[in-house]
Amino acid sequence: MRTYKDEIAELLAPHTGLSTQEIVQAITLPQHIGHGDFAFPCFPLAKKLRKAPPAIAAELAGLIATNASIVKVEPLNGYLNFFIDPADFARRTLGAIAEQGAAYGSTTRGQGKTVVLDYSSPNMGKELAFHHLRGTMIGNSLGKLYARAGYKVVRINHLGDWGTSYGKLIVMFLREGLRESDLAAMTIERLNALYTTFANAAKDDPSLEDQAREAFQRLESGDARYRGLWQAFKDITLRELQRIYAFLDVEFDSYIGEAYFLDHMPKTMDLLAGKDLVKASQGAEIVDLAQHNLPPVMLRKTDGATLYITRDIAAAIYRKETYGFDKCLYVVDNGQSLHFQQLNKVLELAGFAWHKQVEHVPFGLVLIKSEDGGWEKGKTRSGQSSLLKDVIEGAREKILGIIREKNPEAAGKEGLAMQIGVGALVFSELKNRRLNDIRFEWDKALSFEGDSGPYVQNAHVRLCSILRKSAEKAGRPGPDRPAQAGTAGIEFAKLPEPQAQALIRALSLFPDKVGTALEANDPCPMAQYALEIAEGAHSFIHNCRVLGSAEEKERLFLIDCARIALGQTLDLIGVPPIEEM
RNA sequence: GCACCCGUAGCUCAGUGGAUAGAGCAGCGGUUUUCUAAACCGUUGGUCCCAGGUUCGAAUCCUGGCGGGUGCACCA
Repeated sequence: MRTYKDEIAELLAPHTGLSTQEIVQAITLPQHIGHGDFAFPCFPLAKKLRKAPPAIAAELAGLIATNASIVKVEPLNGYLNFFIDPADFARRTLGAIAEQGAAYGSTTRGQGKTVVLDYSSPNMGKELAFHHLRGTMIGNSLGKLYARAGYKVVRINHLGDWGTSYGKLIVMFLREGLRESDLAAMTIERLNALYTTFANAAKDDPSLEDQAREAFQRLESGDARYRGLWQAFKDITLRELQRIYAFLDVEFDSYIGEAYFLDHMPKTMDLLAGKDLVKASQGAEIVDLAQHNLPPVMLRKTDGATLYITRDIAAAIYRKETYGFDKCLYVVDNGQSLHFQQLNKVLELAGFAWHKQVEHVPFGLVLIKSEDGGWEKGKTRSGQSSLLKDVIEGAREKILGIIREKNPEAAGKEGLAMQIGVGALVFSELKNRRLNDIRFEWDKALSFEGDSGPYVQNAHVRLCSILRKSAEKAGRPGPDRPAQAGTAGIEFAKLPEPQAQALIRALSLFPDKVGTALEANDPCPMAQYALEIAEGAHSFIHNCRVLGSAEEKERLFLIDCARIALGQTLDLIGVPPIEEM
């Protein structure tokens, strides 16, 4: 589709000696309303033309012929500012939204390409902690953003389901006198508790650690009974995970965990040995990366067992073979950046040119208060963290109280409270750049004032409410959806108010924002954009009465387009676009 | 010692090569007989950590410091 930038570039190209592509790249948005709709900075031309930028801008302004869309060209401070006819801008922006509907902002940049996303990936037998929310929701949002750009998306939950920990679980399970017949009544809470019990018991009886290692060895060697217990523990974990993911509306295409790659270990080790990468060191087998200024990678322990990174190497190869990905992104906290540097280097040294497609998408740590009052990385292992389900429940409780107070008539308060609570938590995770560290405090996590999930949801609710009232007033069933009927009969010149214009401008940015978020592999720009639309919508609704006004038809059309764009934005970041609150 | 990340208003943060650096919270002052006030409008508040460099132009890129967080072989 031809954009205003394209049109401006065509007007400028003959006079600047630049290609239309270069000009489109250079065009920016003026910082101040009133300066125009688009700006072309003349500074880079100064050297070539040997003239001062303001003089170039003034000269170009005289050479550009305006037309029905581009109605004014004005030089200012070395910029050439372009003014678009407001009615034309509205027709084009709202027309695109009405036409594309839920697909607004879709592109074909990823057509025929596949992206594999690895995110959430908790450990089996443990409950999800609050800090798991961040990676889970960043990955969820990136999946939706890539899908909108035309990519085929494969969402993988790389469950941590292998390692000595599961030896501990089995040891404790049997030590507590539990048997297979007790598995049906087993819950994630009880599994989680077994870890804690183990840690405490091991302090008094160090031999337990050996027992755990031995149990894990039996597990690895395929002991039928132990494998049965392991599988049961995994099933219990998956049931609980899916219960929480359902609250968050998060889904995965694959729950293949680490254990799956056990069978791949011999051939992976052979492959690396074949490349002459494997070296014996202190009884273990390693890849020496000293030449690359990285610490060595341990592939196999003294006892012969493989490690996390060995299985990750196998998993990367498996993913390339299975999905033929063009990108493979690991949404994992920044604490593991060294691990991913090592993984990437080993893949490179093993001769896989596609190692460049493998990328760590790190996010900042969620820090919790330590006993001495400082801040430290939250650890599920030591049990020092708040459970995600408890935080969600806390948010839901709090919101429920607010709904009872503000909207006692609302139907389905319980469900709404959940959607608002989840929206608030998710929004606060995504509204900041992903690499920032976050300090978890109950009060702050449950504080939803200002630029928050409820603020953006409330804007969506108000838009929906007007469309609902419009239908009621006319005696039509259901909420009105005027955008579905197309632009016929809409007089776009009837939206001249600054609030309407500001909202339309905000709506026009949607496709660019999706691109920005994708380039950064960060949902943050999309969350910030939700605030922009919400602010525009709140302001328009506050200042321009819709129902009963002389411009009712046009204003309803704008309201519906704003509803579509905001609803899509919320969906892309994983905040429920609710219609009532 | 090495590596990754962060440093912008009193606090929490946007802005990541363009014009006079923006929000929310906190503070101060307003707005509702009318479509959800979980809203809107005004106002106070800045050495963009420091020093060099690149550039027509730097909060943004590079180098070096300072401060903070995290990680660095038998866990995942």
